[in-house]
Amino acid sequence: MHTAAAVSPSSHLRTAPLAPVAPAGDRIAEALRLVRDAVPIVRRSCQAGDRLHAAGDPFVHLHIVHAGVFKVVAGSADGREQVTGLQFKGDWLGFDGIATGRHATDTFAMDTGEVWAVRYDDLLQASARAPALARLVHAAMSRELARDRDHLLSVCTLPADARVAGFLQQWAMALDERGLRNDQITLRLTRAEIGASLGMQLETVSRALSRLAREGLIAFCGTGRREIHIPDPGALALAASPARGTLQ
Amino acid sequence: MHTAAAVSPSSHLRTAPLAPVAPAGDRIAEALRLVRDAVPIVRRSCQAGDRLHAAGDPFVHLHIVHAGVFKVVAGSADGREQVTGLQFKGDWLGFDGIATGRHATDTFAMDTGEVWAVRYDDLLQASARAPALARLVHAAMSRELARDRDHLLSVCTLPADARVAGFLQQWAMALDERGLRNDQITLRLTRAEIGASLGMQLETVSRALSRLAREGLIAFCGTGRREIHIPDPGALALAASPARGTLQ
DNA sequence: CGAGTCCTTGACCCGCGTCAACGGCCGTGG
DNA sequence: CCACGGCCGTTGACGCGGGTCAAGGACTCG
Repeated sequence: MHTAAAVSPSSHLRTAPLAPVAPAGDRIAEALRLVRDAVPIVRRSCQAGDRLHAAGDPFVHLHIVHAGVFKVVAGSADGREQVTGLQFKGDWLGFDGIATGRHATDTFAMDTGEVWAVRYDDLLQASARAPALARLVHAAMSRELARDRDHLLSVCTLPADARVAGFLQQWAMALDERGLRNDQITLRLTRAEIGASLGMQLETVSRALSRLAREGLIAFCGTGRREIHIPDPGALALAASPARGTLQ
Repeated sequence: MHTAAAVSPSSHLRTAPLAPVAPAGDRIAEALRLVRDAVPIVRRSCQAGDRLHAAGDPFVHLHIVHAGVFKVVAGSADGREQVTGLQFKGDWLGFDGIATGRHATDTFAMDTGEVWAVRYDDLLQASARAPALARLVHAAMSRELARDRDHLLSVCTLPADARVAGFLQQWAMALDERGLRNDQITLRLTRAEIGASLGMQLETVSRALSRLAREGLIAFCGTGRREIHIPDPGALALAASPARGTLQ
């Protein structure tokens, strides 16, 4: 039996090594290079708070994050809002516009960063010539689909503390994949934004962070409460499961 | 008249008609035709309960639903499960496997139905030759992404009753798009499955349905409590917003 | 130094999860 | 034919997690 399927908090871990997939960092660099070589891109740099596009805008470009962090916000007619994802270097922005020809989300830069704009039509033509590029775009969309699913799973099945723990862990993992230090993260979001992303209120986020700190799973460092140190990633990952503490 | 489109809970609403998109029914028929003409497909028929693929299976084929309803289940190592979507005729299954080469979800037939299996490699090759096909696949993934986002938004921001109302409304809309009667739906899911899809417990689903029936927004017909009549789709759509009753 | 923004913590309460009892429908076997 | 058990749905009682409201502290920027 292949028990591999039995361990992970989510789909990433369940994909036991079949073909030895390239390390994520390499994957990202390679993807950026491939795109840059195959299609015309326009670099666009952003400041914290800049809106890359708004819901309802006509869809023309896709964007690839080259630096910085971007948040994707889904809104509804009656004013409800939900941060559906945070995108890091190598992630794409704007896929949601392909189907309807209009963007379905707002996306904002969380700090200074840079995106590469790609005309979708250009991308389509280039994909026809370069199968690797077509595959790459599919894989990026597929990864986003899988991530959204994991996100939904956490939101629906985990208590607040575990969701926050998972959020921190995934942020650290995203840094790690990109070759940055993964034991220390600087949140670029307010508690309210974290809450919007995890489906809870800012007070709950604050309380959850306090509890995690009290248990030693994270530590605040520096001034402000936005620098977070993760002494033991494994322990934090464990906290991102339901009913922690009951085992052993 | 197709008032159906006028009430959609979310992003659809905001995408005002730019180019007059083809009616969904036509879109689906056309998509099926295009795929069938461009790539080799294998028809596969399914019985209720059949598992099309399991999480961890190597990814080789995509499937297009040609008849029936299929549910997509995301699971995690610790046993949590979440129905992340229900797929109808014209919807695709298996996109989540592209990125990793393994499926990330289980998918099951809810009743007798038929899918068309397409080898992903074949699809890639065909897409390179036929831009329309490439566009179609992108659009299908994009639509799924948008749907997942809407789903997340409801789960995170709506109370139980509104979520159930939205669920019924979307089911009716899915039938409508496919040319079936949209005022009467036969649930092919148990209360527990509906709950798994909406992030709530079966008792809560049952209570929500009872409340909706008490308010006249739906009516049970026939024996069993699985046949549901929707006297006024507009009213039901209204119930799928937060704080209904407060307005007017 | 004051205003604004963000974070934290406490108190309260409600929606929904949980547990439990019960009724209807169905297939199986006496 | 009815008796029985299994599954599904409904409804009630109760408790808890987290939403809500409110007060106050910390940091930043003028």
